[in-house]
Amino acid sequence: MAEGERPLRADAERNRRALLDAAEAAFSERGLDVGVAEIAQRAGVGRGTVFRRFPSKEHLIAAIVVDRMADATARGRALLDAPDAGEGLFAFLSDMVARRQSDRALFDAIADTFLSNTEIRAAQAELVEVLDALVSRAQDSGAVRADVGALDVLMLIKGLCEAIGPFQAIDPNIGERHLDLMRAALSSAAGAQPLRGRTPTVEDFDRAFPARGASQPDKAGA
Amino acid sequence: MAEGERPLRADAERNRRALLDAAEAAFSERGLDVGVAEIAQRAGVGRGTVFRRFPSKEHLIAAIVVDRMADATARGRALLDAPDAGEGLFAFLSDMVARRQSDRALFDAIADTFLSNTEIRAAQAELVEVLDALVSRAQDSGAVRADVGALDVLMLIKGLCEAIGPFQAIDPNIGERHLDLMRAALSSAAGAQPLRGRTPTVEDFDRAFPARGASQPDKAGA
DNA sequence: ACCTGAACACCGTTCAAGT
DNA sequence: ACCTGAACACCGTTCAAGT
Repeated sequence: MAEGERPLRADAERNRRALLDAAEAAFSERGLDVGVAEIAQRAGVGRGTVFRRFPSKEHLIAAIVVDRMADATARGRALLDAPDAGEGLFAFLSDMVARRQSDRALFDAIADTFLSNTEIRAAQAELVEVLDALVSRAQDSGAVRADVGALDVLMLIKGLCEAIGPFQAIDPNIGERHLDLMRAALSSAAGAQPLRGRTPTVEDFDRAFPARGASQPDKAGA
Repeated sequence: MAEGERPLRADAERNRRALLDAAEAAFSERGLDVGVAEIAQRAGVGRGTVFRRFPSKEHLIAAIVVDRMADATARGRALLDAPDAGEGLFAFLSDMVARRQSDRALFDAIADTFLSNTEIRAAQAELVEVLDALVSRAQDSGAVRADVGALDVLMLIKGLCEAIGPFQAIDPNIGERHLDLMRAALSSAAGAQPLRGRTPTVEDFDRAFPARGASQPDKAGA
């Protein structure tokens, strides 16, 4: 939506990149509660510049998270061509868990409150679209039970990532172990006894995480 | 371990209770980031009194969480007598998810960092003990696959609780829906294809969440 | 012993002054 | 346009003075 934006001045663009890089490095090393002062210093800019380039610390985090989600979405899209539809879906899930290991802090950001961020929501919508295609394809091939939806699966991934938590650092195999459990839950064999309730919709999601506004460029298009 | 402590003076004990009650109410209503100033006010004490009764805000939260976990543990212990071992285990899991709905804030506290709290860890150890008995019993009866451990199941519960998140307020059935998925993952039928890796141990857990010390009464016993 | 509120430290955010 | 650091607001925590 925010496509028509005049490019930043050269130094501003350079600062933006430096801040993103510094923030990403700092967050990966020490978690999301590193101060903006340190990030600014690592980026070689003044403290005020952080808030000139990003409306808030949360938006700075969101910008990085959005990048990460776009990566995952691209990976999922590529897997739509996998010869075995079921394996395509599970390769995607496995990939998500692996990504989490490399930067836990960023994944933590997706939990709860950050989902209300407009930009993150847009990125997530694309990811859900691809996930939906992967799931449908796996269901058509008979590998996955018919009564789950893409948002069920997304919730399972989120749960898995949260569940293994710091454990992943102790036992690198814990991820694949719980992926096996997830596989069992999703298998068409397990579909013999159907799930209660109904699969969540994106509308449900919108109600659960009411948007909180982001960097809307003022009012109307310039 | 901290059994031999002389009782507090009457007013101190009264303040302690008032603070716990006020904190519990405030946390339930508005989440864990209500200020200690407000909690003190609701309890009718000065701001400094909070830190006289509890070493930090985190300890105040921990005291409430420990109570909650003890409740859950008691419930689990009662279910060890359930006629059907499998249903006993699943009733316990269902109960945990229901508890979460009533006070989400407290459950969020169990995630990540708070697990390093010594008192919470002790309470959790008891819960794991009971959960282990429930799981073993369900395995002996043939209802649950043999290759999962109590800590696998604990991680699944945690993941489920985190995954459904605020969704639970939108769709009250989402909990049982995902409990059904969990049931499928744990069923002995799913055990046909065994899990990779090994079940986590409490020692693994200790390494993943190094204890960070709590209200140890100074150095030695008085 | 315990209570209290003023004072401190810390961190996200704003803004007037500078280029 | 953009950059900067001093100043502000907020919140957890400490502590000297009071009972």
